[in-house]
Amino acid sequence: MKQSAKLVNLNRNVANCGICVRFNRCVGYGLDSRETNPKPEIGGSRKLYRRGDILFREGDEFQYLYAVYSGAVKTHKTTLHGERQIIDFYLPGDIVGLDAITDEQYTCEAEALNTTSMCVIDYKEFLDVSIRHEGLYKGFLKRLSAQIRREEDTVVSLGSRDAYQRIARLIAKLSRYYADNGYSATDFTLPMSRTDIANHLGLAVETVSRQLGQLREQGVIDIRQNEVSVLDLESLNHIAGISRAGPEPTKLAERATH
Amino acid sequence: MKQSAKLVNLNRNVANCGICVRFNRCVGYGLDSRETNPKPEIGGSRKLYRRGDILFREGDEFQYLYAVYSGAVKTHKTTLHGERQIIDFYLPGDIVGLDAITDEQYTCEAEALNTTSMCVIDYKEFLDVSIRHEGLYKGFLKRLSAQIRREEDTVVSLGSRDAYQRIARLIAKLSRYYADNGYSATDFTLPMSRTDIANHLGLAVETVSRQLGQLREQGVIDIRQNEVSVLDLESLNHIAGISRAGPEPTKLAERATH
DNA sequence: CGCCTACTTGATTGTCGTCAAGTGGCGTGG
DNA sequence: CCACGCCACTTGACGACAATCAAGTAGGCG
Repeated sequence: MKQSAKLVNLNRNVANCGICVRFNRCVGYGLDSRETNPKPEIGGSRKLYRRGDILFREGDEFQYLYAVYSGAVKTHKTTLHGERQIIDFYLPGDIVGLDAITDEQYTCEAEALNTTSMCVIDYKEFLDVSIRHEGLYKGFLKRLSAQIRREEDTVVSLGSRDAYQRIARLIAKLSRYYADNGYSATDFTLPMSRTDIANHLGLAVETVSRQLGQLREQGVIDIRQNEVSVLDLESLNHIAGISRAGPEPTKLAERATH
Repeated sequence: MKQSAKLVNLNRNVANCGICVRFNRCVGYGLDSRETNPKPEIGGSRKLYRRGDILFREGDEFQYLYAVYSGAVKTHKTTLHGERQIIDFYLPGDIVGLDAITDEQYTCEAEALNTTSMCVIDYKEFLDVSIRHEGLYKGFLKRLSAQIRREEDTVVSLGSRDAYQRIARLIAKLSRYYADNGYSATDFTLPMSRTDIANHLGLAVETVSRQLGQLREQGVIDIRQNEVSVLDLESLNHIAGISRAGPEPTKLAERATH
């Protein structure tokens, strides 16, 4: 587990969020281009993390928001029994650390899943700017609200006791994310390991493996290593319970009889 | 299931949040009294709901935030398979509807668990006021952040596969809430039914009943109907994994051998 | 008093976790 | 270039814990 202190020496440069192509999906969430005039001057520094690098730890004092520019991040909490629970996975456009605003303390540990480029934003500076930009303020509220919505969806996922459904839902969410961000909804790379998925969904690794196999056997997806191909998006969404379309209920029944 | 439209006729009066005793734990979350000068003029109307009354439904257009003044509320989502998942329970001081800000649409259904007094706050009006009150703005951001934190804790709860632990955690959280709000940490009323608990935690009602029985047998709590007495708060917190104190591991082992 | 709902308790089934062995990709080093 | 070892993942056998099915109890309310 590498120390984040070492990272200061990695390529560090100043980013101006106002001119960033991702602005409207990042700190300027929900704003259209008109609302961004005059351009807010949010200065973030860009940092590069490698697989396993820690952004911050539980108990660290809150200072920065971390916007994922490329790559992926996971956050997890540790119970006093020493068990870890992965809370969420963050992909480009997502902001890590919003949960630390409330008491100015990180209560998760954030770790890069692979080579990841992050925009590090000083929260106090951002706050000052946002006060002078009504649009930015409103957008930031929406971003926070969206994060609540995300966690709620996670709660729904974990609420269903069917492992098959949980896995399907995760894949479906990823597909949805990629589609929304201009990538292929059907072909993408799983940024996290089976172990991470298992932990996040409250399942054993073996179960994850088996259920992914099940999805493959059913012709819903193809998966080799971490490369996913969604062969039947409607079925996938149907199994996940997040779309009206899908196979006949009989298909689910067949699976059950096995 | 009663219609919320009927409720307009119930005692409706105007509340001035600025002078409300709960202000600093509600819309003025995280502010101390100095910061509330000049007092913000947030006009909420007070409404009374009865058990089973619906505040809003999935898909309704977002307009109001609902601050619980007394009583309790649950929110739930419905999957396309028709299964319901209870997302969260809201107690006095909590605000319902923060997740609807992002796209101005409610995606949960909110329902009163018992006789509940709510402050209904027009979001757009609140937004206007908050822009002119820096403290209010910052406090509101903290409130949103705190809600994210809450949902994260729920994710942790649902992540553990042990039913015993999930139940313990719920009770412990309630105890914590009551303690933080000036009530007894050891004697309180469960505002929700066993069925609701089961649904929220992803368990069967019977399991909830048995695990509560288990907690009783272990001498951790006493519970008759919905009246809870925490007999051993340290053990409870230990089982829940949210405190350092607790019984020796042997006590857990004993339970396991049974 | 009797019905209804919420909850409890018991017996059985089934899903998923655990234990165990095996496969395959990948980087290292000879 | 290949051998090796490591790690992530897969697959199989078995067992445990919670779901389900079923019956029974206890309040709450007409």
